[in-house]
Amino acid sequence: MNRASYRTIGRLTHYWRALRDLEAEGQTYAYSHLLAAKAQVTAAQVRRDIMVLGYSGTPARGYEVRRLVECIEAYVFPSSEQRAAIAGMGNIGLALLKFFTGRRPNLHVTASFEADPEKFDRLIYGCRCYSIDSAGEVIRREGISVGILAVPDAEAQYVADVFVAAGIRGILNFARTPLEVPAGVYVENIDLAMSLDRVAFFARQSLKTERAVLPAGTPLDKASAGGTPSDEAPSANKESES
Amino acid sequence: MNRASYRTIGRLTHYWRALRDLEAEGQTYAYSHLLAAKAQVTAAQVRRDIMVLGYSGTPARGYEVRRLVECIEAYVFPSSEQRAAIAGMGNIGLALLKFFTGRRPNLHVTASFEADPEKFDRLIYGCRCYSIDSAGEVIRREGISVGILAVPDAEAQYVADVFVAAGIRGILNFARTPLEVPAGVYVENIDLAMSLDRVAFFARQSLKTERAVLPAGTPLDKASAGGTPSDEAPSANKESES
DNA sequence: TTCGCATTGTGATTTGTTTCACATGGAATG
DNA sequence: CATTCCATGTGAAACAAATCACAATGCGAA
Repeated sequence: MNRASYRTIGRLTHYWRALRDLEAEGQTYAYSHLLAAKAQVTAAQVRRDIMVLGYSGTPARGYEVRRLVECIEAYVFPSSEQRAAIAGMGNIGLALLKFFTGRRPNLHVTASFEADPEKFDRLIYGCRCYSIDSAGEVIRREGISVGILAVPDAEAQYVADVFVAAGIRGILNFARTPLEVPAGVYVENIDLAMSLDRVAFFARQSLKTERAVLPAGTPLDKASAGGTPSDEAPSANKESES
Repeated sequence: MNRASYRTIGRLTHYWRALRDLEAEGQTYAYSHLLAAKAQVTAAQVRRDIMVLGYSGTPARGYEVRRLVECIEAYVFPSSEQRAAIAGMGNIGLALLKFFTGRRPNLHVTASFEADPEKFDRLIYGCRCYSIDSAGEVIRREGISVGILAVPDAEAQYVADVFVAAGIRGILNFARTPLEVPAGVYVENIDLAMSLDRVAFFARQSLKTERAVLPAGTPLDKASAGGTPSDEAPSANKESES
C-alpha cells in the first residue's frame, strides 16, 4: 500500500464522482475500464490508483461500487470537520466562496479575510468576513487548516506568512507569486493567466499544424480526448490520421 | 530546438514575468540561477526551458533581459490578435471575464455566452453577452479560437461541441466533466473542487506527520518551497530535519 | 463439478521529465 | 596577452509516472 501521489489523489476524486453517478443509476459493480472511460484514463491507471486504497475488487465482477466509494471517502476526504478560510474578497474570492460553500460534507469555508474596511465585519454567503489583521487569531480560534489565497499578487506572500504562522498547513494559491513556505506546508498554485496563455498557445499550434498537414477542411473526427484531467501532461493531440 | 512541453510553456510564462520585473528594476542581464530562484525551479531547468526558444545567453554574463523577454513573447504569446470567448456568466464566469480583460496585449475576450435570457444581449465588463444559441455564428464571425467553459457540469459537453464545431481549437474547462473533443483540440481542465480536496488532503497529512515525527512545537524553519508552479508534482514537503 | 473467460493485481518496461556534471567559452584582471 | 573565474549548453544519468503484459482468480455456463 504505497503512498498516493499528487496525481493519484486528483484522479481518485474523479473516480469518486463517477462512482456516485453509477450508484445513482443503481449500478452495484463497476469494472476498471468503465471507470477509466468515465475519467478519461486507462484501465491500468485506475487499478494502480485503487491499489493505494488497500481495497480489492473481485475478478470477473469488478469493484463493488458502494464499498469503493466508502474507501475513497475514507482515504481522500476528511473524516471529521476540516475548516478553510479565503483571503481576498474580490471577484475571484467571492466566486470561490460561493462555489465551495456546502460542496463537501466535512470541508467548510468558515471565514474570509479582507483588507478593505468596506467589506469586513459582514456576512458574505453566510460566511463571516474579518479584517486581515485578525486572521491569525481567527484561524487559531476556529482551528482552520486550509487557506485559499485570492489576494493581489503583491500581498500573497504576506498573507501566506500570516496563514502559516497561524497554523495553516495547506494553501490553494491563486496569486501568480510563487510562495515561500516552510517545509511541511503544502501549496497548490492555480495560475489562471498562465493557463489561459497556455490554451491560447496550443490553440494556435493546432491551427498551424491543421493548416499545414490537413487538406484544409478535413472533418475532425471524434477521437481520443484532447485534454488533461486538470493538470497532467495534456499532449496537444496529434491530428487524426484518417 | 525541441518542441516545448506543456510544462515548459507554463514555466516560460513565469520567467517572462520575472524578467519583466527585473527590467522594471533596470537590470539588463540575468543568470539562470536568478530566474530559477524567482520561479522556484532549478537553474538547469531554466536553461533547458530556454533552449526551446533558440536563444542563447553568453557565459559569464547570462541572459540579456530585453532579448529574452522578446524571445519568450515571440514564442509563447500571440503575434497578432487572438480572441477568446467565455461560456457561462455565473460567479466564476464573471470573475474570469473581469480577470482576463486587458491582461495580455494580443489576447482578448471578445464575447460571452449565456443560457439565461436575463443576462444576454447586454454588455458585461465591456464584453458583449450573447445567447448560447448564437455561439457558433458569433465565434465564426469574430474568428474566436479559444473557449473558456464556466457552465454547469451538465452543459459542459454540449457547449464544448458547439465550440469545436465553430472552429475553436483550445478550451479552458472549469467544469468537472471530462470533455470529449476531436483530436487536435487542446483542453486544459481546472477542477477547483478537486484542487481544494487535494489541498485539504495534504494539509491533513501534514498535520498528522507533524504530530507524529516532531517533538510537538518544533518551529518550522523557512526552507525549500512547498509548492508547485501551478501543476507539477508538488511533493508534499518532507519535514525539515534540523 | 469442471471449463472457459473476463477481470484483477502487479512486476517489468516504456515514456517523459528533471537533474547532474562537465566541456566550452566570454569577460575581467594583472 | 595569459590566466582565472563563472555561467552557459547539453549529453548522459536518474527519477517519476504511465503503460504493458501476464499470472492468478473467481464467476457463470455447461
